[in-house]
Amino acid sequence: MPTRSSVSAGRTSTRRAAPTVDVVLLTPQGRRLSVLLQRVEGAKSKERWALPWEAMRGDETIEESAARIARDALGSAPNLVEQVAAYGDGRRHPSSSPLSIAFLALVAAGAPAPVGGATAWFAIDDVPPLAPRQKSMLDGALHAVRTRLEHSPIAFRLLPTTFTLSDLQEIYEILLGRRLHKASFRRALHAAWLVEPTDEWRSEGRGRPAQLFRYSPKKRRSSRRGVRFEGME
Amino acid sequence: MPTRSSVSAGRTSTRRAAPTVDVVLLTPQGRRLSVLLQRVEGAKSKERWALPWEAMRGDETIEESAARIARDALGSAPNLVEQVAAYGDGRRHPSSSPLSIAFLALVAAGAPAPVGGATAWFAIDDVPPLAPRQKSMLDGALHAVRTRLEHSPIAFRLLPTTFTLSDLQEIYEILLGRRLHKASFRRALHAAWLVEPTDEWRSEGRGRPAQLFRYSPKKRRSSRRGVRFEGME
DNA sequence: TGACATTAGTCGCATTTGGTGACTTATTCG
DNA sequence: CGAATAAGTCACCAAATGCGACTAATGTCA
Repeated sequence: MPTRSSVSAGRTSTRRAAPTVDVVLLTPQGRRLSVLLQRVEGAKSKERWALPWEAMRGDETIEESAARIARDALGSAPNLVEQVAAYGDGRRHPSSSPLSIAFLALVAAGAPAPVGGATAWFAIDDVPPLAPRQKSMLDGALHAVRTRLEHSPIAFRLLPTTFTLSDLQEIYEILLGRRLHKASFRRALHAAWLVEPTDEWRSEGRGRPAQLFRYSPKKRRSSRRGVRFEGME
Repeated sequence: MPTRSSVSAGRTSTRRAAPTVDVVLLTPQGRRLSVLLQRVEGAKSKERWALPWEAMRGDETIEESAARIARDALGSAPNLVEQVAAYGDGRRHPSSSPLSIAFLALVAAGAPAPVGGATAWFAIDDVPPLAPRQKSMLDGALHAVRTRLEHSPIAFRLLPTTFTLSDLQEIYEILLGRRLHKASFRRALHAAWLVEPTDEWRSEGRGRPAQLFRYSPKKRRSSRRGVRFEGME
């Protein structure tokens, strides 16, 4: 059997397009999530919109590329950038590259309006047709947000350093795409020791003023659970 | 601002090594998980072992590449192959490529002994030093197994079509790396309607014979839960 | 044969977690 | 003042979970 080095030395000279880095930029708009798309000019294809993407470069890590692509498309830096996955099935992509790495970027509400007519926000359940590979990336990014929300404090990245619990709950509702019960949300939140009250209160006009909190995760509660079998088909 | 096509048309002629596809092959051995490594010959570097990998090809999807690389390293097809993530930070890799896609492959217990001296199984908490990027991939693959176990029936892929509930629990314990309580495990399993009893029983020598079950997921129980805040730092 | 070891499988209870409606509190508006 | 509005809390019930102890069926060995 060949040794490792002979098996994998393959630096074949196949000239192929470099992988692309594609970014799914998401922001809360109204009470829904929206995704940033760019208009594709030129080609006669039916798809007129695409996720921001760019061919991979040699002088950056892919995370740096993703952050830069997001910043360029948006005009300012997003609040969070995380990898979703690599997409290298045969599906079609605006590029000729066989491989794309999808990133997820979250932007706080009230993001600056997209620059010019080449860029626009689309509500998540009303996106125009995309190249199949980019459609997969969008679906994957949404799925990633919703599952990571449970184990990672990404929701807090969409809020200022101090915020009300209603603000926080609203972010969760938008990211999850469903309503949550107020009392249950707060009970779980306090049990997790993730937030700490400040001595400030915010009055939004009508209604009782809300106390401001800050993200301040305490201690570690490694809960050593049993197994769960959820939604397996 | 430049339009989409002018922004991303970049098909720069930078000649760079193709991305690699790396496979983390895992199998239950004894009561632990082991990972398959290949001996690296030649170079004077201190790392003598590596995950199986190969440069990406133009004639396959990355999933196909991963399955083939796993099959070549193992001598037979693994029971499951799934993507973990792309690794494109600057860390060192046996190749000169800046980008690697990591895959996870699971192999049923009793896998054929690795072929020759170039390949060996290592208990996962006793792996030799690896290139930093491959070490990250191994960690990522283990984390992926443990989190996907909850939402995906990957454990069943490591068992024959009929199996005892003790067999199944043992697989879960090995993959999770911790013991589970028998009664709780069975209660949760039955509540999820994932298995169906057959009319066969297996006697392992001593002890009461065990009923054989088959994987047969029924219905869907979309449980509409609230939020959970788990293990956020 | 009968005590014992071994493994499978179940039960019941205490505790925790989670869903939910209704309640109290504090504020603005008219 | 009273209605409207939003924040924050409570109490109750249901479901899920942890866990020890029990029963059941088999082989082993004196």
